[in-house]
Parts: sequence; structure tokens; C-alpha cells
Amino acid sequence: MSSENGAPRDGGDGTDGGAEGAPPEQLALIRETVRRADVPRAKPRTWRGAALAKDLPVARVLVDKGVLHLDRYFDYAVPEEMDADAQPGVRVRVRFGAGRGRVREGRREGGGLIDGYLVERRAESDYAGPLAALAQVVSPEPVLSEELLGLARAVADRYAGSLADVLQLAVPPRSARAERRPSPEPLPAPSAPGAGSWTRYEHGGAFLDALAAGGAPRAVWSALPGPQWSDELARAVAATLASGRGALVVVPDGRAAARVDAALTALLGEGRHALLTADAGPEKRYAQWLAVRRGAVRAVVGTRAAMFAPVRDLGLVAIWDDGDDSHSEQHAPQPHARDVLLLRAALDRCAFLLGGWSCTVEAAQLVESGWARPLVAGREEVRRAAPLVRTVGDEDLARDEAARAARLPTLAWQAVREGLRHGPVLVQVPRRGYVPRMACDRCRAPARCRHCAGPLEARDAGALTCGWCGREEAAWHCPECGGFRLRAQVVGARRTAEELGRAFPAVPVRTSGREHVLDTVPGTPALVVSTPGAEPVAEGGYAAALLLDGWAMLGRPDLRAGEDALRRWIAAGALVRPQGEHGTVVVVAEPTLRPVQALVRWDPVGHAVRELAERAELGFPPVSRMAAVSGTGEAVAEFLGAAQLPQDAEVLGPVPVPPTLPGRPRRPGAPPPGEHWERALVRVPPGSGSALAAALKTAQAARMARGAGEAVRVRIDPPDIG
DNA sequence: AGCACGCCGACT
DNA sequence: GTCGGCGTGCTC
Repeated sequence: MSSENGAPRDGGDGTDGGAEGAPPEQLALIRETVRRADVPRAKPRTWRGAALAKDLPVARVLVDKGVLHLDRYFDYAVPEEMDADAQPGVRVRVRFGAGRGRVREGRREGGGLIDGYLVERRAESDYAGPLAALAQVVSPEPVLSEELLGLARAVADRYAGSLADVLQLAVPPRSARAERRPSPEPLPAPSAPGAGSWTRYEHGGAFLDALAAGGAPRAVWSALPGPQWSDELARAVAATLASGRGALVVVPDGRAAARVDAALTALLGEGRHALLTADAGPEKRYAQWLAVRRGAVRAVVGTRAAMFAPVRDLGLVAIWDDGDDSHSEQHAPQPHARDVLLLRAALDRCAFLLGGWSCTVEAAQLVESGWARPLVAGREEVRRAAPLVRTVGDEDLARDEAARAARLPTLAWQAVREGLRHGPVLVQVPRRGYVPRMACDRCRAPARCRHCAGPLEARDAGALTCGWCGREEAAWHCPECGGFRLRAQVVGARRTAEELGRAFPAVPVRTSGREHVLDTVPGTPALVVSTPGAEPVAEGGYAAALLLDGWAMLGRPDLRAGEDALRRWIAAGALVRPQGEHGTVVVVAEPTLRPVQALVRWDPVGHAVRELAERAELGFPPVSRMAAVSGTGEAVAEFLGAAQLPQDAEVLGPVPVPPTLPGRPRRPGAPPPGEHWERALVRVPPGSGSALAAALKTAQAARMARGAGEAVRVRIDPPDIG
């Protein structure tokens, strides 16, 4: 088939990489140019070269370039010597490049060598032109299964991203050494575990039974406070393994992964599950991933990268604490682990378990829509497991001037002092070092920049500066109530630790925060000061927890502020002993606020349900779907003008994007330092989400293909709206 | 994105 | 006649 081409054949097999001398290359080039001029273009099937595979000589290849207009397959010819290795799913290298390519030694060469995946072997190509040959099969390991490809495509579609970008997240980089190492022999399926503490939940036992029987139940699980959750997750995994299927658990961080890992080891012993986290080096990670792909290991627990783990015959996908923002992938197209697992559950028809101490609006929606069933404990069980929650609100603070000056109200003092008699006391303080944000002293509305609405911060003595645009504010007054006095809204962990240390000189003070995260603390009296998410687990549980500056958390100008605050409070409270053992939580926040009430009643689900109703009314996600389009004003306008948005799409804005300040990290969707960007939100009602994603993807592809100058960033489900 | 192709004007 | 400007379009 290569002969009909008629391209000159002049020695040298001309495979890539050889450093041939210049003269023959130029000769060939000239000859080719001359030929082109006088020979009419008959379309040959392939370019001449080595003999091709006799059976299925065409390889359909996905080139590994994240650019959207290349988001399709390209056909290559399979040389005979690669026939055996060039199976679907393997990594390949191909020549891919511009124009009609260079000609060298009589063989056409596209551009440079780039990586790709062989997706399919076929008898013929539907491409009319001549096919280039595969340059190399990188390894015979079929890393991209049909299931994984289908999942990656679904994720790319959902997020208006390219398949190659998703595959970069889904398939780890190759390590030849890890590939050579044989994976362990698979162990036989274990027998079904007992229900353990699942009996505390109304349908807990039934859920495990369904998993063990090979069923595909879908549940939103409101976990009771306390340390049992990791064992409960492990039992769900074990029940799935008992049915002969695989299971996947995604958790927000390495600490949580380690807990589930330990629980699985306790329940199943070694060798039945893999731990996939960022901690391991690339080679070890790839080896683990391969063991999963090869079916040697049937269960996986890991952080968000594990959401794509190629578990064989998947029976259960589970996610813990889906409200944690580390479940959002940082790289394009920024998929969320919850949504990826939802797609997997749908594609693989497997069981789905979303669990947490708290409840997101998205989780509530899964229940509300009837897609998942609630897995909850009765009120009696909740009361038995949860600590007593007390609030310190404005009125208390007003009556308590002295304590307020010291930032610790009397009730809080008492709770800490009492708690320290019985064990460790957790003090949760918001992040952010010493830089205090400011709020109106009278009505507590956050103080905002009048130019860009960014948060005002007190940098150094007295001077107020905007945290977004850096402008100074000389004459602030509150636009809500007309007040003129400001107060510090957030004080960092270190200062609080110092204050408390002085107040209780006999007690050790430990801090856990971004830099030094403590895993556990002993059950002896100590003050443990921590930022949200970094709380160590206390042996035997904390005697008390003090949640400071609660209204500061609620003051964030974010749709999720309430849900987030509640989630963090509940996460701290879940580490405290039950109220039957005198476990107490004191939250310094207005008791009339909805999240505070939900904390007092320990009712995160009720909170999420009410939030969901409100979002539906306002047309906010997740009830409607949104996408953010950002870039220069001109580029955004042009993009939106060209995009064929669905009929029911609604464009909000554009509004200016806060600039990236020099020296601060640039977040995706933020302008390069010094540039002025705008952001428009596009909103569609339920049901039009995929149409919106498709339209944005098409528009973006067209834009890139045109080589349009200024970049436009598209993000589905932007996390920071409102 | 690259990168080659091609059509047009200046120079040998 | 030939070299090389950049505008356009393709990449199996």
C-alpha cells in the first residue's frame, strides 16, 4: 500500500532520531519539491517505508496535546515490527506537525515526536491523505483501558476541557523500572465483613448487604461524629470486595487517607488494597497504579488523583468530606472528585457512597433528586455521639466588655478551664497569620474596598489597604449602617496561642496549622490551637473545643460561606467527646444565624437542604449550572459573541476580576500581573449543563484554531461565585 | 501552538 | 529569475 505513493525511495530506513548529514536530506527535499510540481496529487494510502502490519494496519491515536482543536483522533500506519506491541491502550510516539511536513531520506516527516495513546486498531482509515507511521511504541503496557478512556472523555465533556488534559490527570507518567517489576499475585476475595458500627445507621446493615451481594446502592451518608468513620468506610470496601468487585475511596488529604488505609489493613490485612497519595515518589506511585490496573489489587484509597484509579470491575466509588476544597483538581479542566466519581458510578453502574460529618448542597441535591438515598442515624444516635454546643453571641459579648477586650468571653474561659481538667482542649482559629481583616464595629459587615470590593486589611499601624487591588483607604465608613469604627475580624493562630498560653501557664500549648500539621495529640490536658482542617485527632477525644471568630468565617463574601463555616465547626466538634462524657463545644458566633443553629442542633443535612432550596430560588448552582469566562474585556466579549450558547443561557456580567498582585501566586482564571481582566458568568437551568459545556468547548476550540491572540479561560462550576 | 505553503514586491 | 516578507491553514 505504500508503493502507490510514488515518493522517492532512496535508501536508509530513515527512522527518527538519526543524525544524517545535510546534503542527502536537502537532495531529497529538492527532489520531492520537483516531483510535487509535475505530478498530479493522487492520494496514496501511506507514505512508503517499512512494511506495515498485515492485520489492522491502521492505529487510531490520541495525541497528547492539551489543545482543544486537536481533541480528536489521528490515524497512523502500524509498521510490521510494531504489530504485536501496538495494542489498544499503549503509549506511542508519533510525528505530528505542521503543513505537509519535511521530507528526509525520501520519507516524509511531520513535526517533532510527540506522545500519544493508541486508542484503536482498525482495518482502514477514513482519512483521505497518506498516513504517517507510528514512530515508536513506548511500552507494551496498555495503560489506557476502554473504561478509563470513556471516563476521561466524559470528564472532558462535562468540564469543557480536552481529552489530553484529562488523561494527564488520569494516567501517571511512565517509569520503565516500575513497569518491569511484576505486580503481586491477586488475593482471593475476602468474606463479607460484619456490619460493625454501621448498625448505628438506619439502613447501614442493608447498605453493606447490598454491596456484598453485588448490588449498586447509592447513598449520601451523614456520618456520626467520632473516629468510627474510617472503619465504616473500610467495611463498605470490604463488603464490595466480598462480592468479587473492586472499590475506590477518595479522601481530601494524606491524613485521612492514612486513617482509611489503617482501617483497611486492620480489616483485610496487607495486600488487598493500595494507598495512592502524593507522598509516594513517582516510581512507587506508578507501581501502585499498575498493580491496580493489572488487577493485582482490587481496592484503592487515595487523595483526589486516585479518582481516576483504573480499578478493575469497579463495584463501589466512595468519597469522604466532599465539601473540602482539596477535592477540586488544580489542573485543567479542574474536575471535582465528587463529580468524577458520579460519572464513574453512572458509566460503570456501580455503587456510590458520599460520606461526611457535614453535608454539602450538592450532596443534598443528590438525595433531593432521588438519585441517592440518605444513610442517616436516628436523632437518638446523634444526641448520643455529638458534643454539647453552646454559643456566645453579640448580646453576651456586649455584657462582657472585659472578656471581649481579651478576645475570650467568660463562657469560653469557663469551657476551656473546665475542659482542661479532663483532657485536651481544641481551639479553632481561622487562618492567616497576623494580618487582620477589618469589619464594621457596629454591624460587623466586612469592610470592603470602594474600588474593587476587596477585603480591607490593616497592614501596619493604622493604614487600611485593600487585599485585592492594594489601594489605600483613608476615610472608611460602613455602607451598611454608616458606622465609622472598625474592628479586627480575624486574628491568627499564633497570637491566639500566645494569649491562651499566658492565660493557662501550667498547660502545654500545641499548634497545628498549614506548615506544621499535627496528626494526633495525647489525651492529657493541653491546649491545641489549630486552623480549620489541620485539627489533630486527640486520643479519647477532646474534652472541649473553642471555635473562635466564627462570625468572621461567616463574613466571607461567598456563596458557600455558611456551608463552609458549618463544615469546619462540625469537623472540629466531631473530634470532641460526646456530651454524655461532658464533651463541650463553644462557638463564638451569633446564635440566630442559620449555620450556628445547625451546629447547635447538629443538623448539617437540614442546613444543606435549606441552602439548596434557596439556591434553587435564586438560580444558583448546583441547581443551575454556571461557567466562568475570563480574559481581557475585549476577548471575553468576542468569545461570548462567537459562542453558540444554548437558548436558555443567561450571561451575567462581565465584571472586573481582582488583579494579581505582584509577588502573589497567580490562580487559574486570574490575570497575569499588570493586566486587567474581566469575568462573565454564564448560567443555564438544570438539564442544559452539557449543552453549555459543549458550546463553550466548541467556541474555545475555534478560537484556538484561529490562533486568536488573547487567552480566554473557561471554567465550569467556578468555586468562588457570589 | 508551530510550521510550511504561497502570493507579492525588491534585488542580482 | 530568485529571495524572503508575513497572512493562512493544517496537523493522520
